[in-house]
Formats: sequence, structure tokens, C-alpha cells
Amino acid sequence: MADPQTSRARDVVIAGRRVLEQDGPDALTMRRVAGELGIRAPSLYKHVPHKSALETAIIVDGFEEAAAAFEAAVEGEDDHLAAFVVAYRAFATAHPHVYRLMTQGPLPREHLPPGLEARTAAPLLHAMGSAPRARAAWAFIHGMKVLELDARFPADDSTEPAWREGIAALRALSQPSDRPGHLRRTTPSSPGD
Amino acid sequence: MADPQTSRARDVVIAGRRVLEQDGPDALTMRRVAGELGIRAPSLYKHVPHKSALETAIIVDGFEEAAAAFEAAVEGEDDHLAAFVVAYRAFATAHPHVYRLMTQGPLPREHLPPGLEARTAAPLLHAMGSAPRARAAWAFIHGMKVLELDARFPADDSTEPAWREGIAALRALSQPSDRPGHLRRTTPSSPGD
DNA sequence: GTCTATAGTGGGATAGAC
DNA sequence: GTCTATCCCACTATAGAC
Repeated sequence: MADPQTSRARDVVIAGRRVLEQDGPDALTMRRVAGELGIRAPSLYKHVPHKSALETAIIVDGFEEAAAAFEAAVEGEDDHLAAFVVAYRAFATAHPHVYRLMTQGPLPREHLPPGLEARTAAPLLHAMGSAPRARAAWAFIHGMKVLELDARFPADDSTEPAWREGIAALRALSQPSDRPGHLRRTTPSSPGD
Repeated sequence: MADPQTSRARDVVIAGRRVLEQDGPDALTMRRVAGELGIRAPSLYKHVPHKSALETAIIVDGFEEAAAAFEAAVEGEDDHLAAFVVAYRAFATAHPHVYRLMTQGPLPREHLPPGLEARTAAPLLHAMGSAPRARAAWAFIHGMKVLELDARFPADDSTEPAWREGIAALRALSQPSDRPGHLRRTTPSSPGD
């Protein structure tokens, strides 16, 4: 991937993402991506060293988008957790295949721009106030989303009650118990506010 | 798969599972499974209609094992949630590739023995007291486990604090606040004690 | 030098004839 | 059970066009 910013490499990544988003991971083949660009599969290797580099580039784009979306969602809100969850769900729902590629399997951290992963996680870390709480929150949110995407809950009823229960539980984590009416605005504030 | 109980079909499934557990999903090829049995790949098709049927059979075996393990773990314990989490983590840790196959991607429900999915979920449903709470709990537990398996949390520190935070939050869900310790202990405790 | 093509390797799932 | 054959895949080597 000579110059990922301009040139042809960029086109390859964009075509790859389009294929992935539209037709899913099985459709993401070098032949198919090449076809989108009107060239042959082997020609792609002049721009991208191998298929997994193409996938990594799609992942990086996804993280950059997600990070920006999460930052924007949280800004100016007083209920950071709720705002984050809404934005997270929206991103995963809008780009399910990209979301899965981003979150499933090992992360090629060596090939990610430094700080990108942390930047993406920052809004949730801030909302939850500590790394262990943020991890627990991420596990819940990711678990819900991924089980939802895979239709792992019985299809006939809504998952909203489960989201509500889980979010309520997470909120209790960041708010010591004996605090009554804790809804959006009375929050005891997370450490960073 | 003529007679999954006896016959050769059973051998195929067992060989498939062995390959999957030992060398992961990429190693689970028809050639490799055939090799384990000392035959050629096309011969497998006398016993298994296609590869995905083999995968489904491995999934079914996994669910049956998991259901039995969860039932046994919970029996006689008064802290059902803690006991379930311990057993769930143990199963996923012992069989990571099978666990992923079981939980990732769509479930071929039409080919599962009726009631098996519900049976597997029953101990957690019982521990949490309602379907939405059980779903929230499953999302957290599955999310934690899968992120852990994929090394998605920074590798340098333990995930135990996150497990503890999440379990504490779940416990609060099933114990309305002003209800003093109706379990063994009132403190949010780690899954292992 | 840059972008492409053809041709070929080796590995997959799977159908069909024996 | 076998073998052959088809088709899809990632990837490589090499070489021609601009």
C-alpha cells in the first residue's frame, strides 16, 4: 500500500469497504474488489500487499469514523453513558459488517495509527470513570450488539428491555448506591467532568 | 449424516471437533478431517451432507456439554449467578474454538434438538429472574469472554477487575436495592469464591 | 517507473462416475 | 470407499503497455 492517502491504494480500500458493507465478508474477495475497479485481481497486489492489509485499512477507517462519532455524540451531553451507547449502537447498526470486522478476531495493533484505539475508547472510559468499569460496560454493549446482529435472542421480542436493564446496571456502577434520583442530571459526575 | 449416533458420521464429527479444538477454524477443512480418519475428503460426503452440517453437529455437541456443565455448576449453590459465571468462563476457556463456533454467526436453530438452546440458557434465566435481565447478563458475560479470547483488552493487565465490576452490577439488578443480603453474602464478590 | 495483464501454484468445497 | 473434475479462492512470477 504505497500511499494510502491518495493514489490507487485509497480507491482499493474504498471499493473493498463498499463490497464488504453491501454483500458481507464472504463477498470481500480480491477478485470482486478488482472487478469493482474494472481491473484484474492480481493487479490489486501492486497497491495492497495482501488481503489482510486491505482488511486492516478498512478497520482503520472504521475506527476513525467511530471515534469521531463517539466524540461528537458525547460532547455537551451530561449523560455521557447514554449518549455513548446511542452512538455506539448507531454505528454498529449502520455498518454491521465493518463493525464485525473491527471487533471480531485479533486486532492488528501494529498496523493501527498510534492512539487510535485509545481515542475510540476514551469517551466510554470517561463516562464510566475507571478502566475496569469501562471494560465491563464495553463488554455489555458489544455483547448485546453482536448477539443482536447475529439474531441470537429469540426473534419475536424486542431487545430494548435488556438494553435498559444493562444500562441501568452500568449506571449504578458509576454512581455509589445511596444516591437517590440519579437519572441524567444529578450524576455524581465522573472523575473527568 | 445417516445415523449420527453410531456409524461413521459420529467419527467424522468427533474428528472434526478434535481438529477444531487443536488447530482452530482455519484447520477445519474437509481434507484435514478426512486425513484424521485415514480417508479422502470426498468420502466424507457419504456421511455428512456438507461442511456446515459437520459444524452444526459440533455446535450441538457443544451445547449439550455446556448445558450439562451449567446445570451441574448451579445445583446446590445459593449464589446461582456466581456459579454460572464460573462454569461459563470455564467452558469457553477450555474450548475456545468450539465456543466461538457456538456463539458467533447465526445459529442454525432448525437443526438443533428442540429445547436445547433453552435448556442451556435456563440456569442463567433462573439466576437473573427475568428474560431481559438474563439477556443483559449473557451479553456482559459473552462480551467479556469473547473480548478476552481475542485479546481485545490491553494485554498487560488482568481482566478480573472488570469481571468483578460487571458481576456486581448484575447482582444489583436481581437484588432490588433495599433488600439486604438475601444471598449468602451481601458483598459483590468475585466469581470464584 | 507505473499500471496492468496472462499464466500458474496450491488449497479449498463439492458433484459424479466407478 | 475411490478418483476425476469443476469452480472459487489467495497469491506469485513474469512480462507487456503507457
